[in-house]
Amino acid sequence: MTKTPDAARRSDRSRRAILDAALALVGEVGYNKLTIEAIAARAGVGKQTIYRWWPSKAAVLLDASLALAGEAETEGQWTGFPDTGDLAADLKHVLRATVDELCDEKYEAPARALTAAGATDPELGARFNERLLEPQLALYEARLRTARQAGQLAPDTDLRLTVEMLLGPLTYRWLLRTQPLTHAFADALVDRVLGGVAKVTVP
Amino acid sequence: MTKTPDAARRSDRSRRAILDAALALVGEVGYNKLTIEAIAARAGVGKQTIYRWWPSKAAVLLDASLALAGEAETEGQWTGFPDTGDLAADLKHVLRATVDELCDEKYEAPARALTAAGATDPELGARFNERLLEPQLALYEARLRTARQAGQLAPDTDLRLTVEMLLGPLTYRWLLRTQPLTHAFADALVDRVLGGVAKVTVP
Amino acid sequence: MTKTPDAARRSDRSRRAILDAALALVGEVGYNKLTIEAIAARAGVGKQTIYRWWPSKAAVLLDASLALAGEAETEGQWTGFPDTGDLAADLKHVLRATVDELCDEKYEAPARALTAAGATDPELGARFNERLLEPQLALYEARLRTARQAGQLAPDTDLRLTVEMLLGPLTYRWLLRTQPLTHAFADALVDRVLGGVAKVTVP
Amino acid sequence: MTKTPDAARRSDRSRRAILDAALALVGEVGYNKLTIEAIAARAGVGKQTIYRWWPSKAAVLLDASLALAGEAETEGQWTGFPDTGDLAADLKHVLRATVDELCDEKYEAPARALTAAGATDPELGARFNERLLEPQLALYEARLRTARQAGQLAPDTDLRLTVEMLLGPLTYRWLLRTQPLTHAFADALVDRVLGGVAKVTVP
DNA sequence: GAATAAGCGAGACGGTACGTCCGGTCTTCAT
DNA sequence: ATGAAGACCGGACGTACCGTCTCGCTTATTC
Repeated sequence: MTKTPDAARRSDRSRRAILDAALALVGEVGYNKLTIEAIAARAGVGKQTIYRWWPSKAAVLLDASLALAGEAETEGQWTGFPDTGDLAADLKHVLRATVDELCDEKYEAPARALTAAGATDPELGARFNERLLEPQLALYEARLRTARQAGQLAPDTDLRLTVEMLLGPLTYRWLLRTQPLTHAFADALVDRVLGGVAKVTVP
Repeated sequence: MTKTPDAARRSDRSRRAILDAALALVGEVGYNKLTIEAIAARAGVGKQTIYRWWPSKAAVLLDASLALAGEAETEGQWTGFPDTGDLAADLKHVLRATVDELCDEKYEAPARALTAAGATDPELGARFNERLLEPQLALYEARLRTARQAGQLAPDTDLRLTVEMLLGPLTYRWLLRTQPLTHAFADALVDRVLGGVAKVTVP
Repeated sequence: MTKTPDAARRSDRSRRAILDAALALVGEVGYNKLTIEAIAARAGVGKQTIYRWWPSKAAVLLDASLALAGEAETEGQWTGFPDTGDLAADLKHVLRATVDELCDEKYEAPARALTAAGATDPELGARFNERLLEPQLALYEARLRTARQAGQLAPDTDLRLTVEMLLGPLTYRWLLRTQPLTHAFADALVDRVLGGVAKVTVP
Repeated sequence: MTKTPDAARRSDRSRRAILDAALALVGEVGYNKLTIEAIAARAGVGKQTIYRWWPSKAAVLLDASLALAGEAETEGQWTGFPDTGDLAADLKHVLRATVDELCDEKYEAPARALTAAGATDPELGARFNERLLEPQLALYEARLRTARQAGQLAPDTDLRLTVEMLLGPLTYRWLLRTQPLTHAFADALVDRVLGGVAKVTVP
């Protein structure tokens, strides 16, 4: 039987302090040099208080990122995917915003850290997908579904594939730093995804 | 002045043993539990011999992967990008091969490890790009250039963008494990990249 | 400000295990081949637990010797310097016992190690003197003072010099191994110290 | 079969450089932090050149001290034990000189180092005695023998014991630093050794 | 006089131990 | 009776040296 601490008695003050410290430290020293001890010290918390509630530093960071995402939403930065009827414009709008976010130093370090950690640790990756990634993908998919219903996309369009054609190249550039990540890139990407690159349409 | 060891007197036997041990161990225990000490022990080598020639375990793994890639080439698995004249077929062929490689357990662990480490460590990432990624991308770009010259692509096609539209989604699925990575996915991806997803062509 | 660990929370079990292991190992492998790692391993203790409480292996050995001396006393081997009224006999008794102790393999290795280390490291030497040597010398001095008060020694006798005339040659033979260390030597030494060696008394 | 290098081909320049470097370094960093590598570097010599001719750093230091003692002699500091007919005066003269030498920082570090190392390592100790200590003791013994023949000492005087009664306390103070080492101490020691400390002569 | 072999400076190598840092567990004390 | 504080065992870190082992390069005989 695993000890399951009583969540009701949990100190919210400590919880917040830990998440804040984790975010701050991952930005300062990077994921690899991020240590539980440093988080505990910065948060003014005993190590055990971290180990009691999280299994690893990655898990702490995941929760911290969720909290960060929650805050961003609460601040009303965007309450859903835009739908002006113009699919290309809407996608460009969102992809530009994503570019901005990925380049915002506040988000960059934890996002890179989590993505990298998830790539290596399947279990963490699964939770990362479930909690952070999929909700985002679902928004794209919903918008595309509307477009498909509106006849802007072929009826047999693979929505999932389309979403990944948009986010894949973006993530690729961001993660691997092969080229600078710009609004122009986001625009061109949307255009080529919707229109294709071939001169003669492939069936 | 930094101590620069004399590369002429380097033991090639040790170098190989270290790279082999690193590849074997990263497959067995994963990147996070991979230790320099274990590599040294497995290779029958003093730790200092590793530290003398590489700055980090990531760097060892990069060299190991380069050696692995070198071997693969020498074994004549493919001496260049196919060019049958049928662009879609050629791309599908290569992307299917890439899918197979990414799923081959021999390559998977070090590839994930390097990609993740490079995402977090900019300097390592730069070398990873330069030595492993860019040469691969260049092959795609060359094939696409041929196609563009043959009139199969618009004259103003952004070749780089196109390459990333092919490899981005593939890498995305592989790294984040959002969906299974299959030949069918590779085929559909090539079709949609070339043809676009929109019903009506965007200008 | 140096980190001062909380002595109140110190594990006495670990402390004892470390001292025991140090004594055992110094006897087995000698001082030069004695390592902190081996002590930690033998004691079933983390290395940090040694480094937390002692600055060097010599300091560990000093504490171990103090503990050993404490045990010897507790076992009632001698609760003070004998005083039968016969100074020469008393000194011979104690010096013979000292000879026996210096030749007892249980004490020899740590005693040699500490003496040698103290000779080289002034700070350690000072603590060695203060904690182990001086208390012993004080006993001799007290007995000699009694003798002086009883008129067996000249009123202006330098007690300290006398003590060192007794222990100096003994220690010299023991440490430098110039000659075998025997009871006969101890007896002759006492006689010559008390009586002098010259045929005609020097004023 | 052990490799016996050809002594005829030995480089005297290297030999001297090594001994000088050893003496200099033992004074600077102490015996424990003295390393073969540092000696080699300081002497501008390959490590193998040291290992070829000496089995350990202690052996190097022993040779270095012998060379130092040889130089001192050559410089004519004393070509034998004085014999003015006044035994006490002669002994005081030599013991005072010994005190001065033991306090001379040029000799102190290597002398302490060798004595301490010899105390711990019996084989080294034996060679230390044979090559450095015994020749010195023999000089004392010779002078005392002359005195005994002259009737200044009892015919049955144990010369060896007497020598050790002189050098033992001196060495004791020097090595253990129990008290300052002064000319006055040397004088008092000679007086008490010759005359004894007891008020009434012990037979 | 050339050939050959030794000592030599240099330093890479397989190792061992160093002293430090941190992971994860367990205990103590204060609130 | 929770949580901060931190001691504990363990294990990897990156460094310093150990003693051995090639390397070329002087020297210095020996044929």
